[in-house]
Amino acid sequence: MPEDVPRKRADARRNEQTLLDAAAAAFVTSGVDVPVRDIAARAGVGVGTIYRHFPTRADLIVAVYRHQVEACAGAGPALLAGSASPHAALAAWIDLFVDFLVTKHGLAEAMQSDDATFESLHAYFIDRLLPVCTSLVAAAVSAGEIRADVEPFALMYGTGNLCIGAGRDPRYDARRMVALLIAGLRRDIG
Amino acid sequence: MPEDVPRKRADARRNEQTLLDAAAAAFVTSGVDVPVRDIAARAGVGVGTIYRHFPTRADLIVAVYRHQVEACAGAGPALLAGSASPHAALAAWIDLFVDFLVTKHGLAEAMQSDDATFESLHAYFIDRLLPVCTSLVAAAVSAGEIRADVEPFALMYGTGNLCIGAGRDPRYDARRMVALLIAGLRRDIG
DNA sequence: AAACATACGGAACCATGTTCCGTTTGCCAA
DNA sequence: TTGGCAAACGGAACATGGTTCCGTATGTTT
Repeated sequence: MPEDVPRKRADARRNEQTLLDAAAAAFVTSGVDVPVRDIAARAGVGVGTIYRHFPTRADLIVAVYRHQVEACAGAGPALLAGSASPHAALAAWIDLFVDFLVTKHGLAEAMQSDDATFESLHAYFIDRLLPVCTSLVAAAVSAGEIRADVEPFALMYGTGNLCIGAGRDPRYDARRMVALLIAGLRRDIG
Repeated sequence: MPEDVPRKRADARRNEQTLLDAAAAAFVTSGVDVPVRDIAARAGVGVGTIYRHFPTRADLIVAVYRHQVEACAGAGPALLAGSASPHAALAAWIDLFVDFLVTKHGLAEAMQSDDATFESLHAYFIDRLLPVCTSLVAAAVSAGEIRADVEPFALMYGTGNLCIGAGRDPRYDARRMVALLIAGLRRDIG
């Protein structure tokens, strides 16, 4: 199975890790839309090296956050199994997703950008998280807790949207708004 | 009262109108983030002329949509007077706001952008519409229809956010999501 | 250690917003 | 009517940031 993997050069492997670290640090201090040149400078490499390892900015972002996205995806079934109700599990899972988004400055914005560069970022999140969200929603619908006419995709998209600008104005609390949206899903509402 | 208004030159007045028309047309076909050069070309003027009349892009956007924003602001009291309940008036007004945003491609995005250029755009919308929203919310709260712990600002901000990307994916219906958010405001909900 | 492919650095290129200034033009006064 | 001047214009030039490209350097393999 581990076929003819040509095995990358040592310096290439080293640089990839260096870049991931530099990017992660840069994202924390300047948001995910930090200039590519800044990341290169921080890593001590040329910009060409970044593009060789990560053809698009989205690839770099995905690589940096992959672990956390996987963790979020993995938490879905666990929450469903351990929660009092499917609706509670859904709420808890969305909470996880929101926490992730609001702590990565600019990530929600990038994910919803219509810039073609970020399409694969959006695609990755949807690929990985939409199935989880779908199963949670399905469970809550089966339990009769929420209305049946909600696209899980729309729920995720809307949640992502609500996280945009979180922390920019103290009057806006993204978590709160998402909670209201989830509340609006309940079946007993007009 | 109409004091020492120095009265602009005829060509300047003409160009301002030409620019407004050209910008409006360009916004329709290419969204509000159409390149400045495109607008200039369409109007048959140089880019310098745009900047002289509208120092920032936000000024141009505001000028183009001023009428509609004023109309939306004006509709608030009218709806409150003519609706069955304050909650219905609030819902109808938000609907108006949403309709406005989703039909102006890129406007919702621009309004929530953290780009300093758009700060005055954001400020104008808030200045003009937040008071209206606040009075509608206050009326609904007084009537006991919605929970009292909602910042009108957050409601507007969240609504604007939910309009981002409207029409980009058929699975996402911004109007629907906003309706869910409004539903979530109702007082009888956990 | 020679040869080759891989990977690197960063200059160069493109797109876009913004500024600046030499030129043109409307307006008013003589 | 015309001379002069401030207002307004056009678009080249500049700043910024993403992306490409290629000559050079460096692992790796024989």
